[in-house]
Amino acid sequence: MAIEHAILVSLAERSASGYDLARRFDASIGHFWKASHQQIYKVLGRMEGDGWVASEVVAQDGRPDKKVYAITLAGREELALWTSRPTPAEHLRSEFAVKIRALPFGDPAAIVQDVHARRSAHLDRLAYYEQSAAKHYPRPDQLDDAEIGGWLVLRGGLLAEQAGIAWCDEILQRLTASEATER
Amino acid sequence: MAIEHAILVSLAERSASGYDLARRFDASIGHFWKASHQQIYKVLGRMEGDGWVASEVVAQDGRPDKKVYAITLAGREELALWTSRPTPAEHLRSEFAVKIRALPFGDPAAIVQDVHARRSAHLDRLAYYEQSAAKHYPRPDQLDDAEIGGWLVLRGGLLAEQAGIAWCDEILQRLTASEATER
DNA sequence: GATCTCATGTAATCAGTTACATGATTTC
DNA sequence: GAAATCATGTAACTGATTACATGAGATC
Repeated sequence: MAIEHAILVSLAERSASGYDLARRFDASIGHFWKASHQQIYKVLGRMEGDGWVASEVVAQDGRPDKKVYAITLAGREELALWTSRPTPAEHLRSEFAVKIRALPFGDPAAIVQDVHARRSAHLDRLAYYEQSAAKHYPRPDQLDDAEIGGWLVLRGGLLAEQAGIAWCDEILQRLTASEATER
Repeated sequence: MAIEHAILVSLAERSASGYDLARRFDASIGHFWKASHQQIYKVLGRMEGDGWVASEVVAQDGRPDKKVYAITLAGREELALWTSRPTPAEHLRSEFAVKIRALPFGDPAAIVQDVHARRSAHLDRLAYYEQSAAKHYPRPDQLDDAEIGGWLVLRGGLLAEQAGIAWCDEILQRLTASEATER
């Protein structure tokens, strides 16, 4: 895919302007697919040309006009078709992992700092996911069909952050242990 | 960064030809940073221009000549400098997550198949990491400085795969449970 | 008066993928 | 005879990032 299907999903959930989408890609859906507003506007134009979305200019008072995009029938068909195609294997690409591997050739103190920073970023996102879950899915054992996708993605994010924290802890344990021994 | 530092790390561990590097980026280091041979050759040329690596043509019998690249002093300095700079925040980009969120708008049966495929890919990589760990680090409690980076990265891969499997299991539990209820 | 939010874009550049290209040797 | 391995590249294209651009109204 690319960003197109992420936009289709977001618009299927609720119509939005490019600006609204940019904010969504900064928060919720953006936790697993980032996109800048420039990219979003460009792709929306292309998608409208393909007939996947349709726009309507909405006037507002005290604010600039906005172009609200809605998914079309053709867009829904494309989205359904896309879900029916197998997802190509995705491999992680982690600069952090490369840096950990570079430990014997680098600056251990700086790397330890980096691990701390990463750990706290994981903690922040974990807290965000937990709050999000509590707010949007107070009864996870009674989800309806429309909610299940969002809930499961949140769960995935949660598990990933927890694993990330566990990894940071292992790294710090190793690195600070060897430090203590050296002295 | 980009791929440059991954190549520097790999060459710091051991000098190699572009072809060798391409194979490494297909296996070990490639589990957290993928690169094609075309890309590697292109970047190696640029890096040689920058003085980070130096090449030497080695003749072989019964095989084509190869250009063996070694990291230079300037390359080691750049590598050390890079480790001392903070790693920019990296956000996951997961087509799979987008697809899970698309559940209410897509083909649940196809998505379930996809989850199964992903789960088995996770299992394969987990097995690979476990074998790798047993082979290269039989005594994880007695690692020397040169080994610590590789070991910790393996641990990260392991934890990530385990989390991935746990996520797939949760998804499958949800989706096959609701399927059973529907009938 | 300065900064933030709302709102939408264009242009240039860079990183990465896909397609194309070649050629010898070894294995099935 | 066909396919796989070893070995190195160029060219075209696509996807994504960064820089640049504008302008009104709201808040501090």
